Amino acid sequence: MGRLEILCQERGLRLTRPCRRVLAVVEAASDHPSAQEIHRRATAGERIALGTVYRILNRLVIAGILERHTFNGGTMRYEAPQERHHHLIDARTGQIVELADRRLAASVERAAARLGYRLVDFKLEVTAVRKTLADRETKA
Amino acid sequence: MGRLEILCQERGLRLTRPCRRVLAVVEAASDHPSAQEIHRRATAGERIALGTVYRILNRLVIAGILERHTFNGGTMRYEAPQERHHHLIDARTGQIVELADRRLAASVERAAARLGYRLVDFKLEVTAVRKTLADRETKA
DNA sequence: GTATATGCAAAAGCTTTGCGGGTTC
DNA sequence: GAACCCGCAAAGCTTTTGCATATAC
Repeated sequence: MGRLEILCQERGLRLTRPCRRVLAVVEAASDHPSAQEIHRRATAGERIALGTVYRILNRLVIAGILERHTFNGGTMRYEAPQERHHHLIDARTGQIVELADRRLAASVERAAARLGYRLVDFKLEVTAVRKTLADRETKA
Repeated sequence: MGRLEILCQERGLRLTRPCRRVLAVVEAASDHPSAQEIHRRATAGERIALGTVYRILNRLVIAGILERHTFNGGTMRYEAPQERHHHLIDARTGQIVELADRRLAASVERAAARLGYRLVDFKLEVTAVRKTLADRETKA
C-alpha cells in the first residue's frame, strides 16, 4: 500500500478505486499536474468522472495529504508534500525546480516576528535564470 | 493627472475614459481587488463593459503598470506596484498585510545562488497569526 | 446495512474573444 | 484620418454541484 494510501486510512478517508488511482498518479508524478492532467493520467484504461477527480483532490487537500499551488496562471496544480520546499522557476525554460533551504524559513520567521506575527506557513516562488560564466565575472 | 496615467502615456497606452477609471480605482484601493471588483467600483454612475475591464487590466499588466497576483484561490487580484513587497495573510482573519523587508531579498538571493541561479524576482506569501502574550512566553 | 463516494450532466464562476461602431491621438 | 479601443454578447475553461446509483467499511 502506498504511502499516501496509508495517510488516507489514518485520516478516515475511504480508499475507493478512483481515489487510489489519483493517489498513484500524484505519487508517481515528478511534475506538478493540474486536475485535468491528473484525470487524464488516472483514466488510462478506466472510466473516472472528471468531477470525481476534483472532489477527490479537494478532499485530499483538506486532509492535508496533498498540496495545491497556483503558480502564476489560472489553473491549480497539485503535489504530494515532501519535506517543506518551495519552487524556483527558470525564467528561460519555465522548468520548475524544487527549492529546500531551512535558512530561508528562519529568515521568513524573523520577518513575520518583526511585524508581530507568528509564522504558520509560507510559500515562496522564485524566478531566476541559470548562472553563466559572465554572471560570475560581472556585478549583475 | 495621476501617477499611473503618466506611466500609461510614457508607455504609449491610450488614455481612454474606461482606462482612467480603472487606474483611479486601483490607485485608490488599499486592498487587492479582483477584476470584477474593479469593474464594480469603476462603474459607479457609468457604463463600462466587464470585458473591457479585463482587456485594460491585461494591457496594464503587460506594460508593467500593474501587478497580478493569485494568492491561494482561483481569481486574480491586482495592485499598483509600490516598492518591492510581499504579502502576509492573517490565518484567522484573512486580512492581507504588506511585507517589505530587504533582508528577505538577500536571503532568497543567496538561496538561488546556492543552486547556481541568478535571482530575477520572487514572490513570497506568508501565512501567520498575530502574536499573543502566550506566544512570547511559550516555545511554540 | 448505512453512510459515503461515484457518474453523469448541468451549472456556476472567471476570463477571453469576434465584431461593428466609436474614440483617441 | 488611421489606429486603436469599447460595448455587447457569445464562447472557452476550470471548477462545482444535484441526484440517483454503486461502493467501502
